[in-house]
Amino acid sequence: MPLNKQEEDLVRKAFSAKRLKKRQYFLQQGDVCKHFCFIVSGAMRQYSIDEKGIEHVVQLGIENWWMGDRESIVMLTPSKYNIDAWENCELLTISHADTICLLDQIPSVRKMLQIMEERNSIANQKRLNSTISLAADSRYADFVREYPDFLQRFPLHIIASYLGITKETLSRVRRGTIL
Amino acid sequence: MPLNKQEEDLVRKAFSAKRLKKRQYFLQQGDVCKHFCFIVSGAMRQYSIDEKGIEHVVQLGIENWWMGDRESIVMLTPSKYNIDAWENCELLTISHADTICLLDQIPSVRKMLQIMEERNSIANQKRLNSTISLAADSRYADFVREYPDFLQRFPLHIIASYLGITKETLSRVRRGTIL
DNA sequence: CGAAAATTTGACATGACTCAACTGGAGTGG
DNA sequence: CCACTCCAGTTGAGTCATGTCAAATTTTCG
Repeated sequence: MPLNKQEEDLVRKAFSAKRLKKRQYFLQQGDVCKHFCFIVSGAMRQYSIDEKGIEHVVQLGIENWWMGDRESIVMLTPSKYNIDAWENCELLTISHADTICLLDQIPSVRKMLQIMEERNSIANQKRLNSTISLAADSRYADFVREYPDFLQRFPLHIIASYLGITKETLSRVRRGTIL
Repeated sequence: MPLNKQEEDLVRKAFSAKRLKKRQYFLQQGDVCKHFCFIVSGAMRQYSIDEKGIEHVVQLGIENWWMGDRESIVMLTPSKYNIDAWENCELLTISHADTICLLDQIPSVRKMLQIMEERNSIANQKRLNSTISLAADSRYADFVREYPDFLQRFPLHIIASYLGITKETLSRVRRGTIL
């Protein structure tokens, strides 16, 4: 990422460092999301809570991932999601306005964000396809192949929720074919 | 979209017009996707086919939507999907290279694509959340609210597939609460 | 050690799928 | 205009995958 002095300066000014302790919120349901964050270290989750109080994990992230609620930040609407730290986290946060600023002014940032977008969009498509096409066991197999790291960092009930199944079903799937 | 003469020229050169008759492929599973397309008129679907020969619709599009396999076009890998015309279509196609060219050279194109990206990413997130959190009936309700147009353009068995349920289940859901 | 969190297990309920049959258009061709 | 076929949609009966609930177990960590 070749940045000259002046560009580097702009980038530094746009980001703020932030720390979260385990279980602390980055975003709470009902609030408008003001910042995106880049995870320097730690692990986070984004989830909705339904009428029955059940959490549904829409996104997991660890080092080098970005987190934030696109819909809320762009539309300026209250978020339907919570984002919190699953491990203690070091974050770099940036507002939407500053993001646009950087995008407009620094070509290499633009390239980078574009690539991120692409990856994100590809990953979403895969997950969607897997969710509508496959049974629980194959979805878990896919997950293990795509994100082996996550297995080490998140407990199984969170992974189950990410896969759209219950922790009991995941437990049975892991044991071997359901009996 | 304010474009000067020269920019307009670049844009025109980048796109090619293309017509597809109903059922004709825009992309076939196994081929590398070379172009994205903008739907001027008509309706298209993108779907995978599993081992049992069942089609799983990952994307539907009508006028003013874009279609293409991001993963294949960016990674240059054979696509896992088919994209075909559900109605006769008029398309504008553009290669990845030309897209990047336009992005780099014309700020207003960049803005536009960026907004498209945002919308797409938001829509994906919603669909994903709906798919992992909700039962068939609520998912259908969501769909009707978000995409009433699609109901007019695609038969129910395609919508069922998009929702990740069978046509029989959709039929029962539409009838009223499952009996 | 003791409490809280994570995981597993079993019995049972149920939503969704499968399969096969049937209905009702919308063409198409004789 | 009718017979014929193709496609979309509906229905019913039986089955299966996954969810629910409650309890037992294991692990983690202060």
